[in-house]
Amino acid sequence: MKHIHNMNFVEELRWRGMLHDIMPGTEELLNKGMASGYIGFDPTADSLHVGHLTQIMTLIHFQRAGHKPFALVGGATGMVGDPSGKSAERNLLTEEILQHNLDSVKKQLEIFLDFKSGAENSAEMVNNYDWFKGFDFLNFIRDVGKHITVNYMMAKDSVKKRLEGETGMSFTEFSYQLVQGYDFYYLWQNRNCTLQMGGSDQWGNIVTGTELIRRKGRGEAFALTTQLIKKADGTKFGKSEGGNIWLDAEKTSPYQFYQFWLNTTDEDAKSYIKIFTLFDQETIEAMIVEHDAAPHLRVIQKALAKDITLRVHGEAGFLKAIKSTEFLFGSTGIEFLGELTDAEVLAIFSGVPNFTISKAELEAGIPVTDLLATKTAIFPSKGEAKKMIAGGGTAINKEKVGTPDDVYNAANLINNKYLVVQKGKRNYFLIIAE
RNA sequence: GGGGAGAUACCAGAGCGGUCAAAUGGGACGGACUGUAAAUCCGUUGCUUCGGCUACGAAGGUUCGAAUCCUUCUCUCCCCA
Repeated sequence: MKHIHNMNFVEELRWRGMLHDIMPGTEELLNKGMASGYIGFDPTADSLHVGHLTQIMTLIHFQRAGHKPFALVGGATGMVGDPSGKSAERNLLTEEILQHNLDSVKKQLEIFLDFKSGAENSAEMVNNYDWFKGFDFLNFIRDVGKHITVNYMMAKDSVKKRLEGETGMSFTEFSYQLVQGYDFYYLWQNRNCTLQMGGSDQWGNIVTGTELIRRKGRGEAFALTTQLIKKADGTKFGKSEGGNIWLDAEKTSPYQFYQFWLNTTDEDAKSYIKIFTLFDQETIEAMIVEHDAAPHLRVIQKALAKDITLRVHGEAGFLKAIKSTEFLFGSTGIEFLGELTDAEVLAIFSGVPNFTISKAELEAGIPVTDLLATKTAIFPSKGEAKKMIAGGGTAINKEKVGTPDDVYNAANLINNKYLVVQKGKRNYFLIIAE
């Protein structure tokens, strides 16, 4: 089986602005031919979120460059808790939750990488619990702990910060880097895996691995980290009003997912299109020129949102997202809903949070604040609803709600069934009266 | 073990007997402008049946009245040993 060796992995990351740090010798290793590398994913939740996409894209590039990617799901490391970037001790997950998370994460990774083609460089999934479950404590500290000094471990940023901070750090978390380091050692020894990649916050952990390989295995292994994605204004990437943007359609609907990317600022979009899509350099440069000429068309945002939504949610998910977007933000008037069948309406609003209320109650008339805060959970409290209405931030059926005392009744229903609520400009809700 | 300082809304941080649902800044949310952008400006930021109600680490107490004073407890930080 030949590998598609038409591109240089490191160069690829470099021009895309993804590369953060790379150990000397790594490029030479990769240029010699097919190499194996891995990235670890922590099963802290039962879905990956957009923050994980950088790592996923890194593995995709790695595979496209003809190398063999391993995705390690941390069944064992997940039980310990990575202190990197954490200011306080992490809560440990129970084994059942962990197992559930692992299964979910595995399924999602299969969307992105080629695991089954049978090619020499097809991806593989490994779970470090497999090699840790039979490894008892005494043997671990004898065989692994012996090779790394505490001085070395304490010098790591992730450890140093916690030692200086107020909360302290348990022995469990302190051991984390050694556990992760052993993963690398194990994969190096058993799967000929010579490169570990990860976010820039993982550098310390990765290097503990290469160190362990050097000392215990008298071998050589390499490290490469990618930029932590931040927004241009310095705030955290991957959160929206509601919280994390998940890859799981149950947690973040394809519509919401698409909207997240579509709402990217110009500045961020230009860097994200390089990181989160596979368009080549020429295509992206052309897009940027086009965008700068007519920024209001948001060419980049649209391409970005489409590409990622397609990859994550497939054609069907993308079409749904587009349909909803066009209806909600396009020029179509709200009356258009009246021309649709129930099934069509539900399809358009499938990604929009919806609530059901009793039609009988509505016929008697319901004050807006009750409608939005009590009968539905669009607002957390009536006071909140009142304020928002007074501030002019609420609309029903695309008409601003005048005062908090307004009363809505069955006559306001569209199709004798629906109310379309907007909180702010961008947040839509559907109320169904039954 | 001894001595000192502190705990206030999402965070930081003022207030030190009534005028405190609590200054100010940040964050968050909303409005205007625009392009579902950025920047800027403006507004909101405990709940309410709009009478009130619950809130300033916890529990008691003093007082007509407490975030503010007293007692005990819990926790945090600093200094000395």
